[in-house]
Amino acid sequence: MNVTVAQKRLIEKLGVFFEGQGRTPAEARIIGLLLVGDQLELTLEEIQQTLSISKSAVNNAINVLLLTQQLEYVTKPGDRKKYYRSKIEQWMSHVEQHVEKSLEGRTLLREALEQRTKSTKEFNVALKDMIDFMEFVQSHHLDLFAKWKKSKGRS
Amino acid sequence: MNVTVAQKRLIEKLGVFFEGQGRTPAEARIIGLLLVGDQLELTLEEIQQTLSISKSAVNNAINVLLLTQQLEYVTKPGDRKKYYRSKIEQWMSHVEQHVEKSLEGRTLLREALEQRTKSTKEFNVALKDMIDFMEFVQSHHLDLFAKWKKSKGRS
DNA sequence: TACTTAGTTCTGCAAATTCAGAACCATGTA
DNA sequence: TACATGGTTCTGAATTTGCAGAACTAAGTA
Repeated sequence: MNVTVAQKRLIEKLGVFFEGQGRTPAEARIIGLLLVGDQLELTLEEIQQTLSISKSAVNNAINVLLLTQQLEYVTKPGDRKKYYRSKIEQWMSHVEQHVEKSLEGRTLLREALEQRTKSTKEFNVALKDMIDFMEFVQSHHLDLFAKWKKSKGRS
Repeated sequence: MNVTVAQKRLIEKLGVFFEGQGRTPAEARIIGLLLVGDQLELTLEEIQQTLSISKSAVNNAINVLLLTQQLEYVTKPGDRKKYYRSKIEQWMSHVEQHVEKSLEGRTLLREALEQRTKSTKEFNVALKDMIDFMEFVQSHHLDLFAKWKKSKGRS
């Protein structure tokens, strides 16, 4: 498997970004490689050699990414190797999930609001506002998602 | 500064959540304390004693949270102490930022798409779809934010 | 049977993170 | 001046994370 210098650079940039999203360096670079590389399907060994990561690290990362539905693999008849590829069609729902996750603390905040002393009125109102806002955004997200699917279906 | 057992429990739960959002344990618990506790304004010493965290850890955490606009402090005449409080009014824009951040990879993905071999048509279309979706969500976010501010202004 | 190959699991290390404790600074007070 | 207080900075220790390397398993092959 060959990647150009430019591709390597971009893989690293994507790597840093995905690390920021909570993935390990190895996971992040594997995602990057499968997004950038010319070949869509790569074996464990190819990934290992292209990225210079140990076999075990690649294996662990791959299995995490399989569990989280970011990768899938295909097989070929009479070939024991697995060919891993980015499950890119699923990424839309991933974006959704990720956005939703950034709003999931809502429930805890509501708990906090309920448990709070009632004597700090101004603060409690501000807190409630924040919770309402998160709810508002979340509810409109469902709409957005639906709208998108519709507009995609039409085009 | 006194907190009930129930409050302590909730602070820990919020702590775990905020850790998941990328904050350190100390930062996370300070945020929690200032959201849950009956007193809105606490000194470094009070925070330190209530949470059983060292002075230096509290100090570092506070300063990070001040920089990131999640805390502010007020002072009182003839009193050198700083009274820290949750800057809760700013949290709405924080939520916004957080959601936006989860979509900021869009630019990198576009770069990837442009740099990709053109021969993997299906994949490239799927990638473009994803980027378009992220753009779609992002653009509607501005609307959402505006709408919210308007509806809040009216009520 | 022994050998090969693809993938998995285990062990331990190296780096990074986070914090405690102590030393320290800055400002006010006796 | 010495002392007290609020806050800061530094150093090292304890955890945690992430991974390399080696041992291992499973399944096919000579």
